[in-house]
Parts: sequence; structure tokens; C-alpha cells
Amino acid sequence: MILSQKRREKKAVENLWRFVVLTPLWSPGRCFGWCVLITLWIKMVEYSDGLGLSIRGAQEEDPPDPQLMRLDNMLLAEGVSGPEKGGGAAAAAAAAASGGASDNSIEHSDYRAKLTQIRQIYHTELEKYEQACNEFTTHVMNLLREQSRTRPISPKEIERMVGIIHRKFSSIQMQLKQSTCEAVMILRSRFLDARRKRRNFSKQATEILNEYFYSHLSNPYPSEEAKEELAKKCSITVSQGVGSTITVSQVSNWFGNKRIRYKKNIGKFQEEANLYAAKTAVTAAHAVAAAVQNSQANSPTTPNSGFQMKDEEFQLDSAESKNTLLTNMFTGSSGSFNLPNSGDMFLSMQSLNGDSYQVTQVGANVQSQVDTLRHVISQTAGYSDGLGGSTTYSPHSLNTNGGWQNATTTSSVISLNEGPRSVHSDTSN
DNA sequence: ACGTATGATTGAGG
DNA sequence: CCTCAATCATACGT
Repeated sequence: MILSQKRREKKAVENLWRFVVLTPLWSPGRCFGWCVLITLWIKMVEYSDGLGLSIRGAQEEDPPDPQLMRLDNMLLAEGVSGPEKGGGAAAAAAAAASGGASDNSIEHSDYRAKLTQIRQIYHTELEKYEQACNEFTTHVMNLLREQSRTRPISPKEIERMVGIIHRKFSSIQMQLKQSTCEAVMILRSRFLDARRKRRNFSKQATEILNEYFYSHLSNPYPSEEAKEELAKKCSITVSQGVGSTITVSQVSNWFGNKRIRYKKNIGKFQEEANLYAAKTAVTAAHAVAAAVQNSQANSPTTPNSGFQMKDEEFQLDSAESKNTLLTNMFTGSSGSFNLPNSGDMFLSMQSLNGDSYQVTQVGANVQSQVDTLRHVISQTAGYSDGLGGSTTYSPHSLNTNGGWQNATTTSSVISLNEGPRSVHSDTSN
């Protein structure tokens, strides 16, 4: 019941929004229309007065309209009708006051720009109305003066006319203020309700986040610092996108969604996992290659014939080719990955269909790099090394086995618990 | 136009 | 506060 009502309200607001957006707020046509109306009306009053008729009562004093006060207050609060500081500083202040100070500044700059636009329109229109009011007043005064030659016109009558005109114009002003208020409210709802303007993160940002996720698949709970760093990295790398700074809470949201969705069906994400594992593997491979070359200088017995992997080779589209590539890479089909067996490791490789396994023995002298490479092999994630990541945030739901997900996975996860020392690959240094 | 992907929100539970 | 789970609302690809 409550929910449906909520939805109805939402719909109503949406409809209102649509209406207002589709209706030009301060169209010249509207202004002109009002002016024409007023002219006609004044002429009518004039005429009726000339005939000695009275088409309206003479209530002179307006009590201060509470609604107008409200509108004024709101406009003042929003920084629309405030003192005119250059560049809409009041609007900026309003924007800063309404949200986090410097959190998503780019969004707010957009908001500010729109607000200043509204503000400008408001002020120009207000000025125009003022001017029109004055013009009308003088015009009517002239008319009355002319009429005073033919008939006596009391000062009270003039005063009354002026009062009428001013009232009329103030009602128009109220219209303007109302429209402005509506526009501001809509602007707020559009810009401050993040849900309404959901934007996908940039490719690079998701890449970074995915990279972190898949390289910390065993415990994808970034600490606060890690989140901050990720957020920073994402917003830095997003140089070309139309400003989407990613906040820490967005990173949290992202990881929350990712965990849930990854867990929901791992199969769907295997390809992605492979991809990102490959990516980290490539970077690690470069490091390994460098290490190999270094070691080659020391020990010339190490062959280095075929390990000239380029990044572009991983830009293949089909998962199969990626997988074969990886397989080749690790089975050493090019006859290259023969490092001195300083640290023995048995890595099992699960191909994408999950049936055929290839076991290859890889020895590496760089433990951390091997740990990175491990993710290529265990794309379904080593949930088993829960004791990794000593600094990572430990969630409440982390069970004693160390896995962040319950044992509901259907896939045959190959656990490779290589030891207590699980160095998390940290590509960011 | 429709289905999927995805960021954000909500509410429960700790 | 956090996370998870469900859900919403929009983006985006077809």
C-alpha cells in the first residue's frame, strides 16, 4: 500500500517534471500575452471609469501574500533571488550547502551552471517586468492626464489606477517566481537525485575496479584506504569522460553490486575473470620477462626464446582464443617459460568449459608474480586463501573458512592453497 | 521496442 | 557504520 503510494507520488512528480520541461517557462510569448492582457484590462477599466461604471471593487490594501513570501524565501534560499554576486556565487554557495562540499564537484558545477542560468533568466525577466510596469504606469498617467482635460480626475483615482497596475504586475511576478521555484526544484531533483541521472562509469574506471576485484577475488573487500585509492585512480583516469568523479561510496556500491552479481552466477563472469586475470598476468608477465632477462645476465642457461608476448595479443575477442592463448602461454608451447625451479608450484588450469584440465608445472622465482598469474589458472577464484590480504577489510559475513561466499557454487573450483603466504598482487604498487 | 547491464537505493541483520 | 539481497530506474545495445 505504502509502496504503491510512493510510486504514484514518484509518477506524479515525473509527470509534473515533464510538463514543466515541455512548457517554456519564460517564453516571450507568455510575457507578451500577459502584456496584451493587461493592456486590454486597463483599457477596459479606463473605459468603464469613463462611463462612470465600476467593474471592480476598490479593495486597496493587499495583505502580504503568504504564498509570495514563501516563494521569496525559497528563491532566496536557493540563491536565485539573492544579492547579485558575479558568476552566481550565491548559487554556488547554495549548491555547496545542499550537498557534500567538494565531493562530486563536477556534478555540482553542472548544477551550478544551470542554476545560474535560471537565476539570470529570473533576473532579466524581473527587470523586464519592472520596466514594463513603469512604462505602463507612465502610459496610464499620461492617458489620465489627457482625460483630465475633459473631465475632472481626482488624485485618488490616479492612485487607484497605479495600485491596480502594480498589483497586476506583482501577480505576474509571482507567476515568474513560481515558475522559477518549480524550475529550481526540478533542477534539484534532477541533479541531486543521483538515481535519476545514473551514468555508467567510464570504461577505464570499470577496468580499474574490475582489475582490483579479480585480483582480490579471494577477499574482494577493499579497505577504506583502498576504496579511496580506487576512487582516486578511477577519477584520474577518466580524463576523457565528461567528468564522472567516482566517490568512495560509489566504489563501495560497485563492489557490493559486483560481489552479489558475481556470486549469483559465476559462470557469467568467468570470461571476464579470465580477461582481467590475463591482463594482470600480462603485466606480471612483463615483469617476469624482465626478471628473466635480468637473470639471464646472471645465468645464461635460461632460455628466453619465445616470451615476447605483446599486450595486443590479448585483445582477442572470443574467450576460447584467449584461453588457448593462455594455455599456450603456460604450457610453454613456445618453449619459453622455463624458469629455474626455485619455487615449485603446481598450477592447475581449468579451461573455460570447465571439463578439461591441463596441469602444468611452473616454477618461478618471483613469488608475487606467480601469485598474480595464479588467477589466470583459477578463474573461479581461490576462495580458499582467506588469510590473504592482511590489511583488507574483514567483512562480517566472512565465514571461518575464509571464503566470502557460501558454498553454493556449482562449478568445480580447484583450490590451490599453495601456502600461508598468499601475496596479493598489487599492480598499483 | 525490448532485453540486458548497471549504478543507486532500501531494508534487514550484524 | 558495514554487507547482503532485492529492487528500482536508467543506459545501452540489438
